[in-house]
Parts: sequence; C-alpha cells; structure tokens
Amino acid sequence: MRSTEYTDQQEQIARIAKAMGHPARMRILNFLAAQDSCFFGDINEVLPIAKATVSQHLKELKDAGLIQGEIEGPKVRYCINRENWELASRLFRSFFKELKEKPTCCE
Amino acid sequence: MRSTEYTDQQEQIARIAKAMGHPARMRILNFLAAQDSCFFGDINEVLPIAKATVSQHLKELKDAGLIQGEIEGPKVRYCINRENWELASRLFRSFFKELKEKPTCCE
DNA sequence: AATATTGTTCGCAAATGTACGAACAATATT
DNA sequence: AATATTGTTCGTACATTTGCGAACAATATT
Repeated sequence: MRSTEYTDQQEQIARIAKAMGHPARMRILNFLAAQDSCFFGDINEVLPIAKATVSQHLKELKDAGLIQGEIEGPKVRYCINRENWELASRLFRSFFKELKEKPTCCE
Repeated sequence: MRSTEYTDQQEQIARIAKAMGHPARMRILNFLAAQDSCFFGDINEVLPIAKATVSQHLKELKDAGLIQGEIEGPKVRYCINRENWELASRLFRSFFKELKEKPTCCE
C-alpha cells in the first residue's frame, strides 16, 4: 500500500515519545510529577547540565504539550499539563494494549 | 543535589520512548502488533521510505528490545518482543500513574 | 553454475539534537 | 538609579538521526 502519510495516532504518540526520549527530560517529568514547587531553579538544581540546556529541554517538553510554564515575578513556574498528560497516558495505554488481544505472534 | 547520573528507570524509559519517537517506527510497531506474518518485505511495503531506511528503523527497534527478528530462508521474520513489550507497558503505566496520586499541582 | 530474491551494510548528505558560555531581558532588591 | 536574581535566547561546536542509492551477502530458483 505504501501510503505517504502516517496516521494522526502514530504522529501524535511519536511526538510525545520523542519528548520523553531523553533521560534529562524524564527526570524533569518525574520531578514535576512529584513536586508542588517547580520553579525553573528547582528543576535546574536536580539536573547535571547547564541552565541553558535545561531551558531547551523544558521548551521541548512544553512544545510536546507535556508541561506548561508561567511567569511568576522574576521566576518561572513549571507544571505538568494535566490534560495532555491524561491524553498521553491514554495513548500509550491503548497502544500497548493492542498486542494483548492477540494470542501469539509469528508462529 | 545535582546528581551526575540518571536513574535506571529514567534511562530505561527514555531509551524505549526514543525508539518510539518516530512515526515510521510507530507504524512498524502497530503493524507488527496487528499482523501475524511479518517479513521484512511486508513491513517495507507499508512504509513510504526506502528499504535501507526501513532496515535501519528495524535495527533501532531491535536494539531497544521492542522487536526481534530471525532469519527464515532468504527472508527475515520480525516480531514484537512480548517480554519487553510487557515491561515497556508497565514502565509507561507506572510513569503516568505517578501524577494521579497527587490532587493538584502548582497552585 | 548462473540468476533472482531478500535484506543488510556502506558511504554519503542534510537535518536535527545536545551542550555550553555569553549576552540579554525582566523583575526585585538595595 | 544601581545592582542582584532569574531564565531565555544567541551563537557555536559536535554528535546523532534520517534518508537514499549502491554494493554486498545469503539463500532460492532455474
């Protein structure tokens, strides 16, 4: 068939997975999911990389929709984007579920 | 604290997520999860890219542990690696679950 | 034995990702 | 007003990823 396009599902989950595809970004997500206070400085403190790089990673997570940030005085507060977090959760869940319906494969 | 290392959990899920972070590889996984016959040629047929590139993507998925391949005559049969698929499923599920235990964040 | 089929590997080009320090902008503090 | 704090953006360097065609290796077929 060789269709030129990928499905929205495939694009969507790939986009989220890609954002999760770096240990620094996973640590950020873990941290945000566990903490209530989540200023940039707090995040920066738990990562072994320069703040410029942390800022970049945060941008990628924000672009993927997994987090959001808002300015608060001179600081910036970052949070998990709960709506998209739920969406992502459902996407991955149903993706992995696909196989469970099949008894065996390739035999 | 600024630890130099990331946790095994973070490394592990990042590795899997990275492998899932491309629509072509998601299509491959979807295809393999749905099909019983899964020769290279079948996979190649449903992707809009050259076979050399398909082969590369398959290698990445194999290195990440999500699929496996075995030679069968002149053909190569690819399958989901069910054990690691289950592992990945659990990893993602518990990762996304983290947030559910917290009532609200950042307010 | 010669040829066809099936995938992988090689070599290359272009794009993207990762990381850093320096410079910058915006708000707080003195 | 001058200075300090907080993050982002810029410019750069290097590594990795993605993609392709050509060449290759291995098995099948004629």
